[in-house]
Amino acid sequence: MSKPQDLPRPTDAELDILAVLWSRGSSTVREVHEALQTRKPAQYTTILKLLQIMAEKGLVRRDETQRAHVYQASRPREWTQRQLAGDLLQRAFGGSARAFVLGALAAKRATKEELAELRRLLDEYEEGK
Amino acid sequence: MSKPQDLPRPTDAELDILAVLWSRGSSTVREVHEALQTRKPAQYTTILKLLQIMAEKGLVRRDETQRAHVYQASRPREWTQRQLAGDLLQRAFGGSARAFVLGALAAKRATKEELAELRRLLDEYEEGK
DNA sequence: CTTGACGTACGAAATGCTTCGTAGTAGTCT
DNA sequence: AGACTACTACGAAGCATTTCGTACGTCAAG
Repeated sequence: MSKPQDLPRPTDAELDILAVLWSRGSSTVREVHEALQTRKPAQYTTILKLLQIMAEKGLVRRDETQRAHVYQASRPREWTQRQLAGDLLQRAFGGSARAFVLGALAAKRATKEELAELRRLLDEYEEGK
Repeated sequence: MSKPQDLPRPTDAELDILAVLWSRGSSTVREVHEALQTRKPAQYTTILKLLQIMAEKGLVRRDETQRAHVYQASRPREWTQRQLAGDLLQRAFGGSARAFVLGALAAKRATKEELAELRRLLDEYEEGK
C-alpha cells in the first residue's frame, strides 16, 4: 500500500529543473536547458539525463507523443514547497514553527510590506482553520 | 579572502549529529552515539567517522586533550538554522518569505498558541528593525 | 539517397555521502 | 606482565548525485 504522495525529496540539481518547469509549465529538454543556461550552465545531455532520472523517480511526468518529449512537474509548486518546508522544519528545527519563521526572517530581512503580508497570512490561516 | 562564516551545508546525517550536540552541548563520540541509538541506530564507528569528517569540514570543533575527544558544534543552533532556512528560501521559494511561511504553516498545522506566538514575533521583529 | 540537424538512450567517470570492519594505541585490572 | 576494555584512525564498499561523451534513430533538405 504505497501512498501516491510519496515522492523522494528532490536534490539540488533537480530542484533547479523543477523551478523551470513550474515557471514555464510543460517544456521540452531543450527549453529547460536554455532556461538554465544563465543561472547554471550545463551540457544538453546533462539536463536530459536529469529529466530521465526525475521521470523514473516520479518527480516529473513525460509525454512521449511528440518526437521531442515534453516534461512537466508531477506536483504543483506549492505541494513540493510544503514538503520541503515540512521536512526542514522537522529535521533542523525540531518542529518549532517559531524558530523556523524566525530563521526565515533573519535570513531574509523582510520588508515592511512582507511583514504586513505575513500578518494577513496568519489571519487568513486562523480563519480557515 | 575567505569568510569564516562559510561552512558547507550539513548533510542529513550530519544534521542529526548537530542536533545532539546542540541539545547536549560538548559531547564525546560515545555520548552522541548513545543519544542517537533510539532515533537512528548506527555503529559506534559510523558516528566516529562522521564526527571526524565534520571536524574536517569545520562543522564541529574537537578537543583532543582528553583520551576520548570532545566535540562541539562550531556554530550555535540558531546560526545554522538561519543558514538552512535562508538556503531553502532561495532554492525552493525564490526568496518569497510569504510562500515560505505558508509552506511551513501548511506542513505543520500550527496551533492557536503558535499562531499567537508568530504574531508576537512579527511585532518584535518590526520593532527592532 | 546522402547529409546534417535534432532528438533519445545509455554507459561511465568523478565526486560525495553513509556505513562499517579492521588495525592499532593507550590505559586498567589482576 | 598479560589480558581486557575503551578509544582513534583509516580503508573501502555501496549507493546516490552530477556530469558528460558516444551511439543511435528520425526526419527534412538538397
